[in-house]
Amino acid sequence: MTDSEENQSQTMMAVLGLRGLIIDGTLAPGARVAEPLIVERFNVSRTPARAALSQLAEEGLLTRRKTSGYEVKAYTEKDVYQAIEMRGLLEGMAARIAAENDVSPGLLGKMNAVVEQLDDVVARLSSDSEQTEYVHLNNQFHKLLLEASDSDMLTMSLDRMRALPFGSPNAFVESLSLNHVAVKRVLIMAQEQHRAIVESIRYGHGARAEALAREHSFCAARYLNLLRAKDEPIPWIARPSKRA
Amino acid sequence: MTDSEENQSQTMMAVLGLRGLIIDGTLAPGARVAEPLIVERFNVSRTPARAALSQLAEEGLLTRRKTSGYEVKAYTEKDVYQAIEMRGLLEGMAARIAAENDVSPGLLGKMNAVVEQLDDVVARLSSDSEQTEYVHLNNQFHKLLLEASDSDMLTMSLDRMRALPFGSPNAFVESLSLNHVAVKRVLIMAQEQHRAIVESIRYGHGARAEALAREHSFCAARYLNLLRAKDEPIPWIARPSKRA
DNA sequence: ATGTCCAAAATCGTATACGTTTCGAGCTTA
DNA sequence: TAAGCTCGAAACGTATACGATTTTGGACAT
Repeated sequence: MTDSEENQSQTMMAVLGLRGLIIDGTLAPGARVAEPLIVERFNVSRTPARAALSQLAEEGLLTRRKTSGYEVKAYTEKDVYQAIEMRGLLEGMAARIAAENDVSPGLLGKMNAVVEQLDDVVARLSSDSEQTEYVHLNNQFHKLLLEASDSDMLTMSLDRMRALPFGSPNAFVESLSLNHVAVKRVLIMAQEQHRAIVESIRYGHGARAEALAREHSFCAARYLNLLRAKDEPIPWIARPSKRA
Repeated sequence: MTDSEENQSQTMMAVLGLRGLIIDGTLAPGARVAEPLIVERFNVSRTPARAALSQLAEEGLLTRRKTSGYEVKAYTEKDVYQAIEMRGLLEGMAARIAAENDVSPGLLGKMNAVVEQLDDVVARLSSDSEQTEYVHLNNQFHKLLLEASDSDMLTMSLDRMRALPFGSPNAFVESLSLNHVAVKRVLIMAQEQHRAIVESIRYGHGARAEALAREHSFCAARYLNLLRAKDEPIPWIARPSKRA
């Protein structure tokens, strides 16, 4: 949605390629990732390889090892749920600020338009193309919500959340069949929340907008639960969350 | 508090040096920062200079320019207030999680110890050394709160906030004379909140802990207001926040 | 079998060279 | 005067070399 086709620089190729390897599970959580690996896998020199490693470390896909080098970061389900909750906190704040500010009629109109288009898609829900359209519109909604808050700080933070493989509002819907009954229920609820959020913002009901947006984030958790029920392992989630 | 003396690598020297130049205002918001500047200022080669620029961009002190290069990021007061609010959201979540979990008696003991030491410092409050001790203990408190939440995701997010010059719990106290009456009032309130937060966590009162920690973050905003009243300009805050 | 130690191999931090892109001062032109 | 144009200088992306550090695998002792 945001990024069309990225720069064709060596660094970008390395970043995109490496990110792919991590997300599709070729590189398992905990696996060490060294510069030479990038160099030979993507035929780039060490300088862009190093840049790519550094960037993916910021994004949270890698962690710097104590002594030197990087490894694929292991996220637990607990991390995923907490990330979803954190996104809810931030989007809730965005919704409240939007409600408290005067959102331009133009922007409100755009939000309404997206909500109406989503109504359509959710009402149909069958083909695969519908799936990608849902994802796109949903992204659009969250982007507009952020825009309505007119907050650079929230934009920064939410952009960082979205960089994580489970940080996007669409994180787990993409892997589900939207025809399944249980999925449909969540989709319909999510859509009602979308509508209510816009309404709250329009009428300046900050507290309600905040509560709605905060709760809305847990849709992602529900999708994840449905995915878990299907026993489809997600490559970048490490099972056992030991500790305390 | 966390980092003793950083690695003596060229990259670190460049990062530390450049960060200093930005925070003390030598490089004003909006100023362009190019690699050669780092190279000559700190006598490092282009590779660490580039790494330093990249790192400070993640931290939020620089932004990448559209075409190429970096510039010092301009933050407005609005950004600062919203960052404080966001920190409150996250620390509130940390406090609630801590209250809901069973925090080990050892950790609770440490928190109590810090609170008692803070009692002492706040009761005295005169010399300069007291000032640095307050800052240190306050940091300690927030570090322990995060530890009590046992949340990697919150740790990640709050670490990023703290990297901003206004993201630390101590952000503006450091520049105020702790003897001023108005400052003292806030200090005393902050300290009562510290105590109440620990108490709420101990008794498992999640909602109260969350509300307290969230409100507690606004102490930073009060310090900032007091600083503004003194008309002491803060180098890295850009005055006019235009828009909408 | 298990743990320790060491040297070879791998990897990393840094400097630097080369070709390409971006920037900006001065010039032209309307 | 203001807008556009040109071209040299500055900055950038990338490749690569060199010494320093870290990792690894196996010899040796326990």
